[in-house]
Amino acid sequence: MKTSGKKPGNPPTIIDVANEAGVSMKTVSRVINNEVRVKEKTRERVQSAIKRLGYQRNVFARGLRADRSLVLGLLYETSQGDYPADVLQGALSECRKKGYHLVVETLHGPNKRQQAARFLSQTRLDGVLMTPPVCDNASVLKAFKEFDTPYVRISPQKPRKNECYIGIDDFAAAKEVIDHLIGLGHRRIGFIKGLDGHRAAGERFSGYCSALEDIGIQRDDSLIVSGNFNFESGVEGAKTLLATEYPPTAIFAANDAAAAGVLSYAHSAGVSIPGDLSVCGFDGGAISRMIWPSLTTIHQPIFLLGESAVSLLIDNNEEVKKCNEPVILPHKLIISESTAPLRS
Amino acid sequence: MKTSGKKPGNPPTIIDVANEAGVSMKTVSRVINNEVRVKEKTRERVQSAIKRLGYQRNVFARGLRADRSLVLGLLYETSQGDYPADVLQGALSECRKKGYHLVVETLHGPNKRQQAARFLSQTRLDGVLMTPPVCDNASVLKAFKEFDTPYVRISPQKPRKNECYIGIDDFAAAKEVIDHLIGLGHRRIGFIKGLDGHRAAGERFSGYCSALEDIGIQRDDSLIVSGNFNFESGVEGAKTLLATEYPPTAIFAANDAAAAGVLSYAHSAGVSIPGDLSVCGFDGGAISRMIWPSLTTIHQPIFLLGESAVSLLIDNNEEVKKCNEPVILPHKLIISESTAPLRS
DNA sequence: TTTAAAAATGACAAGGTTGTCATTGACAGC
DNA sequence: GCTGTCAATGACAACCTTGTCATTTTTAAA
Repeated sequence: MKTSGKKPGNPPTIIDVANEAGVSMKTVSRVINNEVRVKEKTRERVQSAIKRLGYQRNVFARGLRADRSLVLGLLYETSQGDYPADVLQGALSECRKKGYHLVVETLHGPNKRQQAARFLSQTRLDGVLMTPPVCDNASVLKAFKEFDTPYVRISPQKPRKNECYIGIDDFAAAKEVIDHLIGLGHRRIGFIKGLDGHRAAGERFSGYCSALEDIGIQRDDSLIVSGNFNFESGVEGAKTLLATEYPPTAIFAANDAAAAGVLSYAHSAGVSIPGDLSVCGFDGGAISRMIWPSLTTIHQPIFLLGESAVSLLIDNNEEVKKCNEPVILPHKLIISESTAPLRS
Repeated sequence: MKTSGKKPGNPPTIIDVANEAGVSMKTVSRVINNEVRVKEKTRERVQSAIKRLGYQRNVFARGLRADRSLVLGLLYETSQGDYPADVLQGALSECRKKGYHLVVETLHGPNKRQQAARFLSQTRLDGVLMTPPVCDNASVLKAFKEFDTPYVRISPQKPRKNECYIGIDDFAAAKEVIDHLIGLGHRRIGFIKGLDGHRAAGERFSGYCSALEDIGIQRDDSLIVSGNFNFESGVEGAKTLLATEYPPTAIFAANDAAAAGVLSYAHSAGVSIPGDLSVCGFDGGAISRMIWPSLTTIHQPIFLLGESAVSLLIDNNEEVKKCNEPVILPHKLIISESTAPLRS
């Protein structure tokens, strides 16, 4: 009358393993979960039984009892270009190393709060990564608080107290770009902004302004146009900037996609790159190498951001909730073919 | 002495709902699962109780009892470019509509069989989507059989009997590309191949050959170079093709990334596009619009492939296992700026 | 040796849901 | 009014694991 479950069709349970190893199921559980108080000999006996039977823990039962899923989530907004996809790769890599799995979900349209709540309640994740702009949506964050689900925000708009986030130093990176252009002799440098309200976009702009100020150049608003991180805004921006009375000799776009738009417009307008115009981007993704000429840009370690965010969630699960220091990862200026010394 | 669980801190259970609505928990279960035999009035009463309490079904308990997770998986190999990312978007979109969630996992390095088995056993998915080349890995597929997990392969190498797959008509699409070039007067058309052993790549090549044959042009092996779907292979391919004694007047690359490589090489070699050389790609993703000149290409409905694959898994779960007809989605020739009539 | 403390192990229940089977109620046909 | 049928609902167990607490074994100290 033992509940054995050892009917051949069904996968073996912890009870089968216990019988096989001659211990109680609780001891098997201890072995599975790497708990301490188990005699080495017993542990070996159980482990060999596990191997013999091909036992695999049932995630549902475990989740039900222990309320931990060993699954993380990645949450982002639809149509945000390559960025989330690259974060995903990094996150997956780290999840594999740590034995976790990853549920991906996108938010979309109105009612984000409700979507987030549904996501959390239906998946019971151990933690979630978010990219902008979702990670800046207060009502989404509120849903996380309600479900008490830890999260790490990647490059968020504003730090929130007692919350960990991860990113790069956008200000310094943008400054490096402009310093590079200044070093090439450029003085009239145009800027195509990123999304309004996007922290990183704002810092890149500040870096641009600051670098120019440092060499005593007044900010010239006719050299600054708005944008939204996409290709089309780069095309429009270039069109506007190149039509001014004293057009810039270099353009810095807030990301690679917009910079690609600048190149495209320049090509079609007969403006030679980098002969007539130097162009810089930001991100250093695949696109920056696939356009011609290849783009001088800042390489962001997006993959690494994903990896590190996962690592934070798993390893510092408790601390994540109350850590105040952001994790800042290194970036790198990639000098390529789209920038050249100013023609005299 | 009722087990109520209605301590304020804990989320409400099916029992709380049952008490609130004055029915048994089984009836609540029936309502949740949209079963038939429930009086309309009762159903409403239960639903309002659910809403009042903010009840959300516990996925672990459900999974444990019913052995269904309402979660699908997407499995692919690392570093396969944009393709899997686009499939992901489509899959996510459909999952949201159907109330499912999606676990993403990549396979990587040796031991794919074991990685797949671990994935399946640790997640108990209701179904999985796969893209090439994972979906052509026999030992991975064997793991799926073992776990009896339904799957849909997207554009796989070979059809397998009693298995559903989904894709586009690569042969016809490639033929359309070549017909377009022929219509522009081109006769010497180069081809840069995709990955060896990739069904779609092979069919694109066959389409190329067939279209030329149709107008009586002998296949010329000096116009055909190997490739592997990436940017670099496009650069190399173009270099080789343009260095021949009678270089082609048009080049068809097996995907957009390779075509981008062709453009890049051509630009740097001073070959004007499309003046001196027409170039076509295949995929129609974001990159085809971001390079200059924008690429004449075949638009593959990759997003739709993801959506449809999910829909197949959810709606035809039983039939997926024994359906023999592939699902073929429509493609579209996008004529853009990288092709022009042959200069006389 | 005896005793106390610590380590190792086990018995049992609980976690929330759904499947099985039983029960109740309503209604048609005679 | 009685019986048979079918629709609606409910009682209870089972799914598999882990937490709690009790019990047994081992080790160290007296």
